[in-house]
Amino acid sequence: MNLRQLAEHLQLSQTTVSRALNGYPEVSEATRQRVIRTARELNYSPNSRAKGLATGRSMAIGHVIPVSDRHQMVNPVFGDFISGAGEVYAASGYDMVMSLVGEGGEEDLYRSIRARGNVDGMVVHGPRLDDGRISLLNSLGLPFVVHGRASRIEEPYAWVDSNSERAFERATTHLLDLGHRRIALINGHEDMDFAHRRRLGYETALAAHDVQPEPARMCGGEMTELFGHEVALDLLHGKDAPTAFLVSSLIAAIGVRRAVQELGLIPGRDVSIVTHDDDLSYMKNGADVPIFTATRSSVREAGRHAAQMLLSMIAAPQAPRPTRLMEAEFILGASTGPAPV
Amino acid sequence: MNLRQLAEHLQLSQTTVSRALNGYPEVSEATRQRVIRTARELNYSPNSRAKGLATGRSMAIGHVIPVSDRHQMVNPVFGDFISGAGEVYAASGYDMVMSLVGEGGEEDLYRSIRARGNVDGMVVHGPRLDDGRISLLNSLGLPFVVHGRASRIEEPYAWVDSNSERAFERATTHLLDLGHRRIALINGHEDMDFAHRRRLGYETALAAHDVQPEPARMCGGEMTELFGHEVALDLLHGKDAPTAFLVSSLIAAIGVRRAVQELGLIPGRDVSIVTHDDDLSYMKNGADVPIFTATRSSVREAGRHAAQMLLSMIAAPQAPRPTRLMEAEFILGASTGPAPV
DNA sequence: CCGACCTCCCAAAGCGCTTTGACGCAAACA
DNA sequence: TGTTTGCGTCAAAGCGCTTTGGGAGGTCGG
Repeated sequence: MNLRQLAEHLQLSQTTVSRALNGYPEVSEATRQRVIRTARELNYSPNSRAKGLATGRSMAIGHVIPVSDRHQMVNPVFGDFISGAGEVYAASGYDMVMSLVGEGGEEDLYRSIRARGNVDGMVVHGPRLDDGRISLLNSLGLPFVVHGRASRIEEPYAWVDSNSERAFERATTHLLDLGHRRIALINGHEDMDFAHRRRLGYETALAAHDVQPEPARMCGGEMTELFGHEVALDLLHGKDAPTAFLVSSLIAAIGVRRAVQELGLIPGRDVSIVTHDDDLSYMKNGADVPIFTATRSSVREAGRHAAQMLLSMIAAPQAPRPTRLMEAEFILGASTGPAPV
Repeated sequence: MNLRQLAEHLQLSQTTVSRALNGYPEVSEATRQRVIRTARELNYSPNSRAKGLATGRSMAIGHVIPVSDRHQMVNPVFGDFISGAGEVYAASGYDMVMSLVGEGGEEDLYRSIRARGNVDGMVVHGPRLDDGRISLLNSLGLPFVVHGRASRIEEPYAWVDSNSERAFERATTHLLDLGHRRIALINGHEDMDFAHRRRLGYETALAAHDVQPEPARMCGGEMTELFGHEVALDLLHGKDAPTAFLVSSLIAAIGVRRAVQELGLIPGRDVSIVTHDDDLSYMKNGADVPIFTATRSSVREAGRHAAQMLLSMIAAPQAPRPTRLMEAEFILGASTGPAPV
């Protein structure tokens, strides 16, 4: 069933049918209703390729997901992010198109997406400190929103981020106030911008308490349960073992907890753990009583914001690039306590 | 840069350029090379909407993701599944388009996707026991592959699934062999087909050992950490507390472990835990020594298979519907031991 | 030397939609 | 009665590509 057939069926021209369905004023209300009703009955939806070709818009948003070659892994926050974004897209009639790309292939992929014209805008995931994608995308002239920021990029771009620096400064201060001095930082890869910012927040808080940051107690890696476990075990076995851990993801924090428990220690008493919590739907940080003391910022919410910003940029391309900084909540849970004496 | 401009630039007709780029034999090798080189230099990629309109194919695969209204959650295995599938799509030049849909809206969404024609095939996620989507999609005549199966559906359809029944039968048998008789089953929602099959496997093994299945020890729900924790705590507090847990997801199993430990019990000694393990990239079941005794089946692998099957169906629409049953490995880990006496 | 046959290329139609410019017709006005 | 106005509708062009049905020019065999 296409427009021509529908028009024939209705004894109208294609123009009129098209106008009726798209809400143009040149068609009488009676005709419009008749058209809409018949279209629904015959289960007509305009072919989106043809529509896109005619309008020059594709009604789709692209998400490029970097897949690390090392671990072949998709960031676990990703599902929640797109669930937030997808909600907004669905409400506005946009599709979401996803491309995976290994390290290195990104530049070509962006160019090709741009040239093929199959999206009206993009969301950039996992920005690094000095991320070349931003100026590339700016030069391509395709609207985009970055989930996160790239610290060393000066040119304007739209982003949604949570205030990592502030969150980790507060979390560290909390541990310092509890008397902890040997605080380990288990962070994402240091070239990821969020990890960099979190470390800055951590160091700021240490400096404010005249505590010297100790490189041996700071590490970065893929935020898996295994990584948290392995690193925590190493540190706890070493000399001057930390009395507290600051962890960048709930999943890694679970690994840390496992390590702590394996050594017969009790989290919140012998060793304190604070984690960042992305508020993932399948991995909530407890119900009424939080499991971990945490800095919480919903990644689903970030997805919603990113999508809304992108759609508004598409609607008004000349407007200045929107940005949005989300503050994380600080949640007191059962995994922290005074430093053991 | 479009085809016409490229052709003008090359002093050739659009036809020749198109043929050169698409590998048709009617064009000399010299011309072809010249065209390809120039196209690359000028960064030309054919507009995919126009190409799709002309060829009648969209070079995209649709994934419809059901979002439960209750928990607003996207299944955590999803990221790994699409990472496997996306790999295959990328290698074949397909895009992946994703739509979220709340409960109830599915039928309309499928019809609309079909009518708009913006995908060449679909992957169906999260099949239920008697899933109406299958006959709907069959009637729509759009190639599709189901990730999982629908037990009560007789008509033919393509699917990829892991052998849940067999896996859970083996897992239960293992626990029975260790002397456990009060084995709790913490499963997905009972209307999900995989949960149903897993229960059957569990019951089969119990029956073979003349153990009466106890409804109070079987429950279904969203496979979150919290759910595992809550249910396990309840059961352990009740009378005739189970000595072993069989859990449908590693994430829920982590909740079970937390509950066990909260009560001062030791997993693998006081209480045994076996879990199904989807081999998620960010949540591996230990490195050399598995954390949990588990039935393991890679969901990323399933994604790869599903994508390959779908592409082959698109290439040869008349061929019979392929199916693929993956056997789960049984992994012996540290979370199981003889039943306490 | 001529017709047959390749080789290499082209013009134009068509995919299904939107959108421009125009036109028929009734009502309103002079 | 003739002219204007505005409403409702239409025919046709165009979006960027593929593909059909040739056609010019060179090569080859007889």
